[in-house]
Amino acid sequence: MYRTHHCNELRASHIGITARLAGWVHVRRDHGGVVFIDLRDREGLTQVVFRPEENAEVTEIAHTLRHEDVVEVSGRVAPRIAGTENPKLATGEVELVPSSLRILNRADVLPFPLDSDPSNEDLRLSYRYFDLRRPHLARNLRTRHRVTKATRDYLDEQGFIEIETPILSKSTPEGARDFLVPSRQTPGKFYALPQAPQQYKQLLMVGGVEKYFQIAKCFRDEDLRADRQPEFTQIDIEASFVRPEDIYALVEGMLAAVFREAQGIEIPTPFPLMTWHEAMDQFGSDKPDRRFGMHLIDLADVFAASSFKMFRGALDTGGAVKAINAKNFASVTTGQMEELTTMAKLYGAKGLAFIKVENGKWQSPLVKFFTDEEKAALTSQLDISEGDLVLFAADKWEVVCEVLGRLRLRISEFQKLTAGSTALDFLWVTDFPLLAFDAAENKWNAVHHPFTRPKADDVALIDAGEFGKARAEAYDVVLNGVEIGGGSIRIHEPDLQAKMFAALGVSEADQQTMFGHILRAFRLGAPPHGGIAMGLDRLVMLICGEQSIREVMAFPKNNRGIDLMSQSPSEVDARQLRDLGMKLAGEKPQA
RNA sequence: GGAGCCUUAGCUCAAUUGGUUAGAGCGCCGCCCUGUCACGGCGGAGGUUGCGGGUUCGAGCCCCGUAGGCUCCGCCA
Repeated sequence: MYRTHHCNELRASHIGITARLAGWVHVRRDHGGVVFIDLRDREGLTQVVFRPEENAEVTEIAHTLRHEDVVEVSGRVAPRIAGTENPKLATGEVELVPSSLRILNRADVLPFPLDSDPSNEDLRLSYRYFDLRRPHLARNLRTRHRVTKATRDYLDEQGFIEIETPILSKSTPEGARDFLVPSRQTPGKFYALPQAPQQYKQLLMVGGVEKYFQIAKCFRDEDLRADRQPEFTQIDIEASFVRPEDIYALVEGMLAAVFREAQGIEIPTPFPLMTWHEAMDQFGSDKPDRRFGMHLIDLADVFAASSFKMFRGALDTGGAVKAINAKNFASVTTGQMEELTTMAKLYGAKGLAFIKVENGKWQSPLVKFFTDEEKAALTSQLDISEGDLVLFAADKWEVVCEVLGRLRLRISEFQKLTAGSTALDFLWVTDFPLLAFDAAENKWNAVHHPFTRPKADDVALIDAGEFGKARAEAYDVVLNGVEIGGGSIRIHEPDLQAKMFAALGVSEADQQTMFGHILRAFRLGAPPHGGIAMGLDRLVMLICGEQSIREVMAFPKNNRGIDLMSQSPSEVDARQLRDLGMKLAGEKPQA
């Protein structure tokens, strides 16, 4: 037995007993005679004191201890000398006076100190196993465990069963780029790693499972971000005979359980609902951050008869004129204003019109175009007062919303509007568009995925070829401006599914090759079903207050998909390639 | 594919307008130190300033290229 207690266990009540502890040498304070070490394990710290007069031999060895050596000590639990108790430590009333010291392993000089946050993330990632010792990361991993545990317990109580689905699965053309795995036994063919267990979970519904979930690893071969890794984890849920409100209630209950277990806080349910159109119209985002105002205000009424061509032109061609009021941001710097203008153009605006209110005056190149009535209407609708910065956009509705939505978020960063906020603002965004036209590919793509059910009222629009107007029976759950989950009610009828594939430009033959199994399944009594997938990494990231999902994953990859610790991906030897019937294409010829 | 920021000792950072031998704290090594808890004292080692080129009498600093890291856009059904 290495230990009888952990390092956050001994208290005054243990004084007099013999205890054995094991752990890492956190700090050593060597006074030449007496030697103190703070012994650390995952639970905490306990001070160990070596006294030459008590045990000269053991103290002699203690002089050689260094940071992060792994030791086992056994001895008497003693009260600290009066006046030397440490109120900062839970174990600060006592100390261990060892009669034996066993060095289990010595540590080399450390690559970086554990007691501060090194900013050098690639160094941390290279020594991830070492970085994980820091209480910060250890706490995140434990929180993640609490979240998955609470999820499993809750879904189990609700009658859901966890089912594993294949990792070696089939490539599909829709969606993200697949990671491919060459097949040795069928040369020239490939498995794909799942982007999500989407088809399997629907087939489980056809299989009569009715209530399925999985803490599922998913893989997408796309470029990375702070909140995107090539492999990540979803809480994947599917149920039969459900409507959206059944999914809402289930997820609200699940998140309530998660926040109760992981954070000890009660979140208000049910979450408010907002349609996609409302979200775009008021916040310029399909995942609105409602922790601050700065709403997009529609000014069509104000400028309906305006003499200002930019605004009138947009309105006359069926577009929109909107503005946001960045309260107290007339102090915007030139650099910030340039950045906002660049952003506005990047997202499709022709320019960025503004009003700065300083010293009681509207500083703006626009004012001369406005009538007194228009100024009065602006003042009241936008609640304009001294020190404000008002930004306008006039264009197609989609462009206006997108531009102002992006500016709104950037300004909130400039003004630190959500800094230090502990608000938890949940909402459902519903009624997403079913299809979106991709100009680059010159085709319609599914906004959610090709199995998403159109709203019953909108099936006729698909029949009429008005793809852009059809809405989906789809929903996202949003927390503080971050999409933490999304799902939909699915198509369960083969003819409707075929109609969707046709709209997506998938030929009859391709439908059979790529989706034949699911179309056949739908002909054998598929129940109505739907579900949702929650991004576990993002959820835990928000709960832990982190800016990156790397901080809540044990072994993340860097932003080029490289594991700096193990140096994967790596080359393989020729034999492995030969087994797979593969050859590297080699260097590209010079252009 | 594109944009921005960054790279100086093991770590965190400094180095005036381009100017002497590139410094500090922590860590490391040695010696001293019997009640500390960021223990303390004295001494020491440790640098191809990411790499390559250029400008200059002289480059950590300016210019070009390149590698790596981070963030963002595109992409992510």
